[in-house]
Amino acid sequence: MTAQAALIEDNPAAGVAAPANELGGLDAILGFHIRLAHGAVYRHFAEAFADLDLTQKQVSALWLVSEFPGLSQIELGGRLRMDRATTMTTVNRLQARAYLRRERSAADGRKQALYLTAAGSAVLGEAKACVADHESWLKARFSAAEIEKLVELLARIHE
Amino acid sequence: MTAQAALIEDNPAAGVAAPANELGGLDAILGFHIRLAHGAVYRHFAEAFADLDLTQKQVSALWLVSEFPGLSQIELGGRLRMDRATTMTTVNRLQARAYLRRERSAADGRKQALYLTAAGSAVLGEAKACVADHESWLKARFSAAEIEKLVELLARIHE
DNA sequence: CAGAATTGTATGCTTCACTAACGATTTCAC
DNA sequence: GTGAAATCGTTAGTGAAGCATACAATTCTG
Repeated sequence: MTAQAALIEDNPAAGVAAPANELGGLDAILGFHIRLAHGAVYRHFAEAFADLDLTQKQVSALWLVSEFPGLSQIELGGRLRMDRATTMTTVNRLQARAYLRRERSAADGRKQALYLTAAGSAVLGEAKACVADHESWLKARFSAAEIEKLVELLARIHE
Repeated sequence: MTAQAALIEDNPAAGVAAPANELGGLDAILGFHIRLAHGAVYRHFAEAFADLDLTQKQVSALWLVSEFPGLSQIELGGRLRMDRATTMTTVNRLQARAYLRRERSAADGRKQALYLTAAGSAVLGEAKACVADHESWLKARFSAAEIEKLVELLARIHE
């Protein structure tokens, strides 16, 4: 074993001059930063919603159905970028907890129109307060202009 | 059912003036945009790596071990923001495919020093070419200055 | 040296995302 | 109109991720 290898093994970040940081060349990969940022946000969200026991996806679904009552599953999935199968399991879970109800669409018999229940409305109200806290935590590190810019850049990716 | 409700059911995006876009108030949530952007990147990555059958996490792990040979699992997990259990399963998978090998650290008997195998080096070489393509797809929508800014902003979230 | 901390390991649970198939319904083409 | 194609919901199965918990081995601390 070389002296450098021993150094690396003891403290991998030390003794290596070329990669300036502990991530090496990975630090230059934009996709990697998106991945890490998402993970950090995901974890904080999960923590913030431990009491309500809701995931990002579930809150998004409730929120969207609240703003667009009668939304079909396929529409919901499309806007949240989920396929039909994933949308199903999300709606199933929310329906099982009586936050959401399905209703066969009168206009199109293939579709299920989605509506919030009273319990769903109530929990969404609490959830929005938690989202506001979560967003405050997230946005605390940025100026208003930076937030606007960040949202605009991110939107270019997922649009 | 009101006339507006019928309209909504037929075409949920139409007939609703208040929310300017199809996401309603969700569009103002930064965390939501991070989530969608990550999803889009994740999907494109999976598609780009279908042949190599590698995930983001696996490529990141190979990459990091390549730059820091002898890295311990705990160090690998720490830099990739994974807990020990998750790191285990990732390393297990890569070891099962003979891309990675474990070696008990001489300096610290608790640690497993990680090294790439020849096969691991070879596949990482191919992977890096795919990553370059994937990054090109991702970065095509931004200027160089925007990319730099975006990375900096994202780093503030996960640091 | 004894107890505390660290690291790896094993097990189990949950969520997420996707594919493939099938039935019901609607829409399109002729 | 009628038959074919497309759309939507549903179910089942697969795999990756992430987390908590518990336990063993090793190292560190006092």
